[in-house]
Amino acid sequence: MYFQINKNIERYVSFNLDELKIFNSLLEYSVVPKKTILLHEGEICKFEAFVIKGCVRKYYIDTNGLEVILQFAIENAWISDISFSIYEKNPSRVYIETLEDCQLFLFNPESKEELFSKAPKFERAFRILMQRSLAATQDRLFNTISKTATEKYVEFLEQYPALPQRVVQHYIASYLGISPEFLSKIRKKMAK
Amino acid sequence: MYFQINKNIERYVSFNLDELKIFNSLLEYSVVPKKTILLHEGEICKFEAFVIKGCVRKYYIDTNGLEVILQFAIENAWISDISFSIYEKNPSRVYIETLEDCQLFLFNPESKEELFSKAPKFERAFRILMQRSLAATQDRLFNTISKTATEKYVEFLEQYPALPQRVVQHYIASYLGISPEFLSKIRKKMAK
DNA sequence: TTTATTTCTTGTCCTAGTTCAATGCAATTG
DNA sequence: CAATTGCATTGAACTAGGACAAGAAATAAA
Repeated sequence: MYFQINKNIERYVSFNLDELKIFNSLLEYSVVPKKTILLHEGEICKFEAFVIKGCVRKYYIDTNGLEVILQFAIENAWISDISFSIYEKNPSRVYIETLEDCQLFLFNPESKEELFSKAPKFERAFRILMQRSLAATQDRLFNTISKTATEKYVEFLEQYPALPQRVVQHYIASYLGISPEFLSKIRKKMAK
Repeated sequence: MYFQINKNIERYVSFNLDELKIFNSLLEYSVVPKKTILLHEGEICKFEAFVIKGCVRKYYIDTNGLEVILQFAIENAWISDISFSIYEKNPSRVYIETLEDCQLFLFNPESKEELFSKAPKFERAFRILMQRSLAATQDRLFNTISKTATEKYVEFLEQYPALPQRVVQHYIASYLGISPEFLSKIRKKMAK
């Protein structure tokens, strides 16, 4: 049960069995049906979620009432609104919602503090996780500014080859920052 | 000399005098003339820079050879390509360049490790700094996707009211992800 | 299996923003 | 101070992508 998350956390820092045991004891296992909103706009995000099985999206609603998807998280990915919420205690501007029935590990700030005090090496692992998420966001900004809609879609397919079979198409358009109609037209053109 | 950086690092975590002394002893003070490239694409970024005085930009060159500015840093801001370079030892895709004569503190990864081992509380402060930079990047992504060019420019003016007097206008266009001509037209319309 | 609901596609028209000159202006440089 | 270079402005023509509407397909519900 803990195999996936331990493998994930050990990607950049190694831990011994005792350390992993502490880590695992602080995780909350949770089964969540699809279309459950884990975080509403205006709430304070009190968790970081690791996806064991399923698919989750993070999105905000823009000034025109349009949903914009910031992140998809599938198996072995972390998702949270850490940047705004956790340490600064600001209400979040985003929603986090399951798209499929999910098995998750939830990790809350108190547990995180406890982990860091009992096994400080985890500070480093979580700092690296955050750096990776910063890198991913910067990369996405890069693409959003510099690439055409078609290029963005092609890159998306490379990065998430399994997602088109798992989520509806207009969510992908929303992630890419283009209209669903235009994505449809891109696909038509690419099919040739 | 250390007043500004100490005030900055204490924004979210407080330190005693001994801790600050250790921190300050590990910083490298550096005076850099304008138009100096501190980091080239392809290099590994071996510093985090804190701006005491001056103005710095971080940018990449897109596939059409066009410069896109990711960040401006003025007094009391940090700038680095931490996300890609420092811990993962990947070559950077960005350039970091001074736009004015600058006074900087440079902080390198070895010093950072030393700091963390001598005064572990700094781990937390730097984790929060990184979260803030993640939040800022996410915010920028948000704006880039959801706002019109005019809205982006107005927000930019609110966030960096002093910058238009300090950097050439097409750099601002490059930051906003629009063409310099269009920014000029926006300004004309706004002047009315 | 029939109905209802959601999603995807396609076409037409429209607009925000780009590209490409051309011109004037400010700022360096010799 | 003249000359060169870089920068901002303006206009005209163009294009990527959006908005709207209507139909077709697929999914879910009953």
